[in-house]
Amino acid sequence: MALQPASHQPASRHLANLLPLTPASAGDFAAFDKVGSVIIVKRGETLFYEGDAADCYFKVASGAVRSCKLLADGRRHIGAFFLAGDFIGINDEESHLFTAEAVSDTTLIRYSRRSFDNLLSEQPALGRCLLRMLCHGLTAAHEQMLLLGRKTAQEKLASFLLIMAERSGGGDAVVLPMTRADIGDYLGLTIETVSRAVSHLKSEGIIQLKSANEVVIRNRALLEAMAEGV
Amino acid sequence: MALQPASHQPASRHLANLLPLTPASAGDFAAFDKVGSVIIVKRGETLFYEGDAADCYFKVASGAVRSCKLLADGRRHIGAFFLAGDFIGINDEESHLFTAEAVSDTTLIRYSRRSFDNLLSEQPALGRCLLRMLCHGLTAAHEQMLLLGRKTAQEKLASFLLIMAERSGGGDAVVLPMTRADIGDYLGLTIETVSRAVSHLKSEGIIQLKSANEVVIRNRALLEAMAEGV
DNA sequence: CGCCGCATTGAAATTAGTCAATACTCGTGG
DNA sequence: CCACGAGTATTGACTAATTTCAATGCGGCG
Repeated sequence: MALQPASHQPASRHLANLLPLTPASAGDFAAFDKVGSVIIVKRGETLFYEGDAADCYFKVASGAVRSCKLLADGRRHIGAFFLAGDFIGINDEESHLFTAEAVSDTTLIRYSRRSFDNLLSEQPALGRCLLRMLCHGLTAAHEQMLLLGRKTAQEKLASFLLIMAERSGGGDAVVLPMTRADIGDYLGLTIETVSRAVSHLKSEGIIQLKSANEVVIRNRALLEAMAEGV
Repeated sequence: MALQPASHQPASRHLANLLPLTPASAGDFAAFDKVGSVIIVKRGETLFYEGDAADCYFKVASGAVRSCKLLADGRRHIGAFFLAGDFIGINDEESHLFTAEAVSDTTLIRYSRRSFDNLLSEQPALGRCLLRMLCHGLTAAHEQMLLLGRKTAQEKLASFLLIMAERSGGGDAVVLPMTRADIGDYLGLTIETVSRAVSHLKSEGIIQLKSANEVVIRNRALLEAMAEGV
């Protein structure tokens, strides 16, 4: 699907890990904003539940949202964190495939599925943009599977910090809006293991903690090497 | 994207786990067959490497293909097994995102990316079909992330057997064309752990082994319960 | 028959998880 | 302004699951 010349790929693999659906460029989906309405969800509140009728899609304006899936006995997995600009819930199914909850107070734009689909059929370019977004999501999902299946706790955390750094502008200062529990459920670890991995990176001087959820990357090269399993 | 009335969802979650891209119905992509050429790859041979220019897409006619990613020190992860009817390598990127190798002797249809794209722009319906396929792949990837991040070895194997049973017709007899090493790398386990999980299911009478890679499901209800973490 | 690749099984080592105690942060109310 | 409390994070000690290492078994093929 070389629908358009693909945007140049990120240099190192983990940087591709933008799990949620992000338009390639900011303006790509501007047309959608006209058919959406603004909603606000407070920290911890649920946007929709797994299995709910998927009659709306959402785009994050500010804040953060997590997608959750549960096993029968309550074990939780977070499939993605959605940050400003990310689309949530876009799929071909009748019902939502995960529960979406606000990580922090969040503002979203809600689109009715009907108007979304209408717009899509009117403007073929949007369909191609959507295809690109889905491809990107699939690529990121494969990267995340490698992480979950084969990386150690240290490597998982290193990868996570680099992903978050990349998604929040690419600088060395990273704000983590989610708790350690959220990070654990995203990486397939427990709270304690996440905390120990953070402490370890800190003691090695690879990162610095401004506070529990403000991290500064001090040695990016080493962090990247760790993330790749070197 | 309710592009078309979505096909009814599978009753239980793991059945949705058709990781590779499969057309919703057999005829959906028949148009593509006219622009493809047949190629044969022997067991163990490589179809393409991660990073290769993605100028071709493939569809499996018979046999099986695995997608692999490697970490720096050689740890391997298999992202998907592609069986008859599955499309391989479709993405928006310039280069392939994984290495594709034949699990067994395999016949494929190769499409040049150019003719694939041409066909796509000529027939909008194919684009919608492709969207559905990608959504399906994304759904399956999320399910696999839950498996990799939160399921035990037993639960992983139970899920895997049910996925394979579903993909090979839905009956209780399942042929596994891949080795234990492949299964391990797909589930984020070692060969030995896979083997022990198989032995355990066998000793419980939940499955029966005709040979090392021919399994018969004897107690599907229990296997499904295990897969869901009950 | 004997070799080779793959699978199984056992025992030891390691990683991450569990349980438990303590510390930090931030907001509220005295 | 400080004390208190709830929620979150850190740290330690112990446990359990999985991996690693090692040996044996099985099946097909020259």
